[in-house]
Amino acid sequence: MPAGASGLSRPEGGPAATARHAVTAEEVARRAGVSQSAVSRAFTPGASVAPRTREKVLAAARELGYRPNAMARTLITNRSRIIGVVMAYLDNMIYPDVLEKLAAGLQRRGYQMLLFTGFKDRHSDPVFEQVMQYRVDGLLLASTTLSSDLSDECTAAGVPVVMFNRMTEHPLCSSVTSDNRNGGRQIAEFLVAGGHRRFAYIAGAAISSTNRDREAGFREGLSRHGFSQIGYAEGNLELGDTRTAARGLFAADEPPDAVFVGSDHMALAVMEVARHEFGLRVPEDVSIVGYDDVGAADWPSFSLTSFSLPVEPMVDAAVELMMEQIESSSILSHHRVVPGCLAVRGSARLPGGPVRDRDGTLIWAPGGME
Amino acid sequence: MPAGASGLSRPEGGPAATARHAVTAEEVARRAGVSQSAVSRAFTPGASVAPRTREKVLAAARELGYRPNAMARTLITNRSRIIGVVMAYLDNMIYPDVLEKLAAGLQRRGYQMLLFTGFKDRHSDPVFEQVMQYRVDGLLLASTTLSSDLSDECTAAGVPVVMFNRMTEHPLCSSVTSDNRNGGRQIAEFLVAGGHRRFAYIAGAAISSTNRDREAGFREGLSRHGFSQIGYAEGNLELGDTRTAARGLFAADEPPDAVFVGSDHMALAVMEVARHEFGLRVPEDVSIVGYDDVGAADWPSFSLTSFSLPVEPMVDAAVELMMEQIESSSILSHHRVVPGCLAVRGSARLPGGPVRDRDGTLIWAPGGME
DNA sequence: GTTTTTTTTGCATGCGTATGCAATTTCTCG
DNA sequence: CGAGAAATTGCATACGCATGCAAAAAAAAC
Repeated sequence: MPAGASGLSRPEGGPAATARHAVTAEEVARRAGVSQSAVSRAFTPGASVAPRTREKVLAAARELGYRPNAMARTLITNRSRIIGVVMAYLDNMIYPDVLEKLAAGLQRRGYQMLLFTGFKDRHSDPVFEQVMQYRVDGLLLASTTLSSDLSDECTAAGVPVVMFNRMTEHPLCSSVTSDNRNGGRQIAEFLVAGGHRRFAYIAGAAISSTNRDREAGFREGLSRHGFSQIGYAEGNLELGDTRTAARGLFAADEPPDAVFVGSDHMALAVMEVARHEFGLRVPEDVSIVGYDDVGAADWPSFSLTSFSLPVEPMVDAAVELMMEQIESSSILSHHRVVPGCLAVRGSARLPGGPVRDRDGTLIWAPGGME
Repeated sequence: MPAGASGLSRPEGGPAATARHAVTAEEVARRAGVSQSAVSRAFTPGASVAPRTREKVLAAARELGYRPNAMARTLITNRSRIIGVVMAYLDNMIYPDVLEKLAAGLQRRGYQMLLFTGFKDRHSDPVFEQVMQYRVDGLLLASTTLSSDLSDECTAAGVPVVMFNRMTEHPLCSSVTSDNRNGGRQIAEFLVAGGHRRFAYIAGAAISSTNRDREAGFREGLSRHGFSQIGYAEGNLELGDTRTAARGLFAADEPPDAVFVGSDHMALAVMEVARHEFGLRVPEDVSIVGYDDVGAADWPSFSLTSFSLPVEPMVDAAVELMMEQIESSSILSHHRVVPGCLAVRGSARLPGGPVRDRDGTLIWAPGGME
């Protein structure tokens, strides 16, 4: 067998001289026999140009391969049409989904996305400096928060901030979340109705509002039925930590018979530990419920009962909130809470209650819950 | 129970007047009692400024909250320090990973990332127009190809193009791939050595070079042992299509006892179908091997044997290739092929051969293969 | 202290576009 | 056909910064 070309770099063909001289509006103007202003106007929707002139300009532009320089435009209009998106990590499978939908949503409105990610461990402040230099029209934060000072700086600079899936106390940040509290509560009701007695909660990022609300809702729902003592561990949105957390709970004297895990990303890991390390049957021995309803939750191997994060409406809301503020050039601070519903599958024992079918997904809708 | 605030938007606090007047170098200069040039130089590493002056400037800048305007700088330097990244979809779990590592790599070198994604169905050409208007210094394409015309346009504009995980015939695009052909070949050898007789291949995007090479390598490896007739179906990188493909194969008169699926993303779906729809045991009834070695492949539920896509070195190579071209302002067209190795787990029957442990992962390294 | 060398500074200009304004053209209508 | 209204066009300027060049200041050499 030939050794193969593995690891080798095989250059083919020499470098091409690169003119690098981008075509300017000036040149197009000369070619079309008009002024530079005319060229500008031909590319500005709604500007005052005679149709015939516009045609001439567009033709010349096409011939020369002209493309307006967005940077130069930004300098004048003071609008970059770029949104800075900060997403510290993408492990949780909802984030790629969010990213795709977000990109599509922004694109549709003529905005681009400057993405900052891949700094899970490092701090996000240096990143912030970079974002701001590019004069983004808005800042969208997911899976991160901004220190209060930085939020102030944004406000001072007139850059609206929208937090996704997180809330903040800062008076001038907007946010979009799912109804975490209600979700936690519904899960509690569901599990209680399913006849469980020993509950546990595995937290995500303990400091995040999202985690706090889910936990609070869960505890609230449980205590309404007299369950106030529950197992607790922290997974930190990290698979390693999550497994450790799960092991701790399952190895206890009185292991839980129902575990609510703060996000599917972790819940799947918990299920793996339960089954393959402790030989537990799900849901016969232990019920596991997650939050987010990621794609894999629906796979037969997992069939994870999970509270659906309404990604699409959340993204829409976030984009709307952003546009609203950009267009009105004023910082608004609205908090949008999008309702979700419990996708009932096989990882938790079913209560007798009202499980309905909606678009092929079972959801649970007890009276007065919704 | 209260109806809850679901779906409601609750404004808090009025809008804040937004000055929106960003601080300019001019203002900093006045405050520091120097010229605007001095300010510029204070922020340019290696520029000619007295330390004392620089201090004064930085102090004034800090007081005023000055941040250099990257757009204005771009206009002069003709360098945006932005790389356009086009990633049509993020379903395949390696892409979020790539994105994170890429962002980190670019960030480290002072580059930002303008991301275009979420247009799986739509064509990527309109997106292209947008990217180019922002005068990106380079273009990185993953999970997409560029039409030949567009490649030409990039070259004409002096914008280097690096394809990630895809190759192209175009003479002036660089590319970074794993050694797909060798990977396919190794998998064939591995499965043959494991005693399988009836092989099948499930393709990803049939037109992509990556898929072609994996398939070619697989067929090549098999035919070397006299197996030239194999099952074939197309998953199109789509879970729905993949399931259909798998059903077709497993329902055949002579179902395969070894399936190589073009990517883990699809392989996991195939495994689900095998187990839960056909009641097949993996690997007793059928062996399944994937490519990419995504995170989930290692979960006990799947324990998917898979050829590891060397994401980190690939990203490094891509970034290097990009930087090299940007810094030399010349389009190079290098093709970098990064070697990988087979991560041996439980989804395929083991051959007697030389399975070694490396960093906790079993790999298979028959003589002369590497 | 003077001359030479080196470092630092400010001036002026230009990057590519958008836009207010005035000049010009075209259109409308009597 | 002419006056007025409306539409179109070009001119000039500004956006915020980097940079070549010459002037000024500081340092070094004598």
